[in-house]
Amino acid sequence: MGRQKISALTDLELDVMKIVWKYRTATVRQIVDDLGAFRPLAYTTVQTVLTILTQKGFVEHTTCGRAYVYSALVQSHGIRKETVNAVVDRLFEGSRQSLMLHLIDSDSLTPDEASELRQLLDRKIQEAD
Amino acid sequence: MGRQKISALTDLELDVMKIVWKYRTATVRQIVDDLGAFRPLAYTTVQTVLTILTQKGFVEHTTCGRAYVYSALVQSHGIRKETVNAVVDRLFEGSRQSLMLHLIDSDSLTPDEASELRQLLDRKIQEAD
DNA sequence: CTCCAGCTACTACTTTTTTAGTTGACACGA
DNA sequence: TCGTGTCAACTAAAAAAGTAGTAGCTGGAG
Repeated sequence: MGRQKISALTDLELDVMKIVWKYRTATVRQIVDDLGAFRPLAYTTVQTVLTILTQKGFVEHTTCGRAYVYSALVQSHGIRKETVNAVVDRLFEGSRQSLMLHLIDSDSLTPDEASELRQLLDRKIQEAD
Repeated sequence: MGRQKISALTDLELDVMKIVWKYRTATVRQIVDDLGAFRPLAYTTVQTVLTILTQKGFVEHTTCGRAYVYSALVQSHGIRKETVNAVVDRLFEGSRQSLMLHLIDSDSLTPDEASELRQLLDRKIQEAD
């Protein structure tokens, strides 16, 4: 097996996948429009990205009239998991704990958020019984 | 501001940076040797990467004899922070909480880890007083 | 003083990513 | 039936990432 990249999807690929996830199925036109001002791209550019995503096995398509209707073959949860695992492996010595600690230590975690998290955690621990 | 990539460093760049961080200062030779069997690369390949890392402002070098001695201009903590922020922004709708939840929900969290985590959170909450 | 081992600088080539134009099919309205 | 607009396919091309070769300089061993 080769190197593991931090992200399975490139930046643009992710933007496109997000829209496919959002609508569950989407045509090229729909995706171009939805990227809109946020990331204005030529129709053919999006088309190319979708072809690549198909080759990589992230999406598939059916036909509706002349247009292709794309749907995801991987869900966002799976990508999240893979990405977080890669970050943990490559930047936190494989320790999930270490990443947690990083998040807890970061200045931006408010006390409120901390106690909310504690509650979630408690619930999770109870569930484990 | 342009797109924000998931990682500021490419895969190979990160491998090299890790070694620079490990030794605090390192020559090309040292890095090539340390990559060793794990990632065997030509001397000149590592050299090229270091040149790029210099251009990007991640390392600098002084001279010792004929050889360059590289040292880091960014610390691993900074890269961790940037990377985690990018992951949170792009995959967890900007919610640190959401990533935490993902980590807590992941099957691989053992009860031990959970209670350890609880202690960490408690400490954080107490510190806030 | 000469020569070599080892180092940097420069060049180069491949693959991937990002971006878009051109072409040809074809459906639909006039 | 004929043109027009829309779509997929193919082609293109620049920029980044990954990998390595060659040339040329130089400090130190002999």
